[in-house]
Amino acid sequence: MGVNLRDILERDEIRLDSLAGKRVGVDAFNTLYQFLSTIRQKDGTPLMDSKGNVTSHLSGIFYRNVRLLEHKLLPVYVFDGEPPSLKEDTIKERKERKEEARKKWRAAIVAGDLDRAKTYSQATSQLDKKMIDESKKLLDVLGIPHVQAPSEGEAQAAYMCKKSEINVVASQDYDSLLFGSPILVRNITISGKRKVPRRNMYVRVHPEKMVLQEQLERLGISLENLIEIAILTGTDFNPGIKGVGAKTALKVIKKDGFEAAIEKYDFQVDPYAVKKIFTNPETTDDYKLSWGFPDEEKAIELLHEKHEFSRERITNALSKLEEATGSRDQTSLDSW
DNA sequence: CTAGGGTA
DNA sequence: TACCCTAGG
Repeated sequence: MGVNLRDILERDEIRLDSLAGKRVGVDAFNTLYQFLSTIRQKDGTPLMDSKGNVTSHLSGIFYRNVRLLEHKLLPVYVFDGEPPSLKEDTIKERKERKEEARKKWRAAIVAGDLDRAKTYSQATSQLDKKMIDESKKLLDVLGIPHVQAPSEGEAQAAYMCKKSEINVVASQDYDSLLFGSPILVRNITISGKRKVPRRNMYVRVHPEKMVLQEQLERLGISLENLIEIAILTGTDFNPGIKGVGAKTALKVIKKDGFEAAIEKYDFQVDPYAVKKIFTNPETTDDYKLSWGFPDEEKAIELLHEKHEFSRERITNALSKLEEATGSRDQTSLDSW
C-alpha cells in the first residue's frame, strides 16, 4: 500500500483535540478500506443487513464522523477518481492477492481456525460503486462535504492543503507528502490500546502528525529528493529496487543523486514518468466546502430503515453530538 | 472501527 | 472509575 517511508520519517504524537476547528481532508478510500477490513465478526464476515448488503463501511463512517464532529473537527472526504495508467500493475496485483486471501479465508473457516479466518478475510476487502455512492450519501446526511478527485485522492487532498483550503490531510499512507501536502496526520481518532491480532498483546496507538517542511529540513533534502527516494523503494506506480529501503535510498540520493541511481539500478518502469505523477498530478478546483448539521431523520431512513442499524444507537449518537455542538447555529457552522 | 455492557 | 470483551448489521 502506498509508499514505505516510515523508516526515515519522524512522527509527532498529537491529541485529537488539537485538530478542533481545523479542516481535515480525509483520504476516503484509505478510510473506507480500513473500515471494511477491521469491522468484521469473529470469523471474518463483514457486517451485513439481512439482504446481504455489506454495511461495515457505513458503520465506520457513521461512528467515526460523529466522534470527529464531537471533537469539533471539520472533515472533508476526498474520493479517488481514475487511477494513473502506471498503477495498473499494482491494481492487478492487489486483486490477485485478494483472491488468494479469499481462498485462504474459506480454508481457515473449514478448518475451524477463526483467528486465521479473520486475518485472511481482512485482506479480501473490496469497494464497489454502490458502496462508494452510499458512503457519499451518508456523508451528505451527516452534513460532511466530499470532493471527487479526477485521479488520486491523496493528490487532490495535498493540493487543497497547499492552497490552505484544508489544514491537514488525514491518511494512513504517506503518499500525500509526496504530492506536497504540508501536513499529514495519521491514526485520526484511534487512541488507546489496540489488540494485536493472533497475539495476546496490546499496543498503544495515538494520532500523529508530520510537517513536510520539518521532515525535509531534518533529512537535509528537497521534496523532489523525497519523491526520488520513494521511487527507489517502490510506489504504487513502480516496483522499486529490490533490497533498497528508505534508509538506503536516502543515502544513495544524498550521496550520488537521482541520475546516478538511475544509471546504477535497473528500473522496470520509467522513473521520470513516476516522478511526474507526484510533481504534476491531476487535480481539480471543482468543489465547494461547507459543513451542515446531521439530519437525524435521513440518518434513520438510510441506516435503520434501509440497512437495519439499531435505531436507538443512531439517535443516541446524534443526540450526544447535538449536546456537544448544540450552541452553534447554521450560520456560524458554515464559517467554522 | 466504536459503543456499550460486564467485571475488578 | 478504569479496563476488557464482544456485538454491531
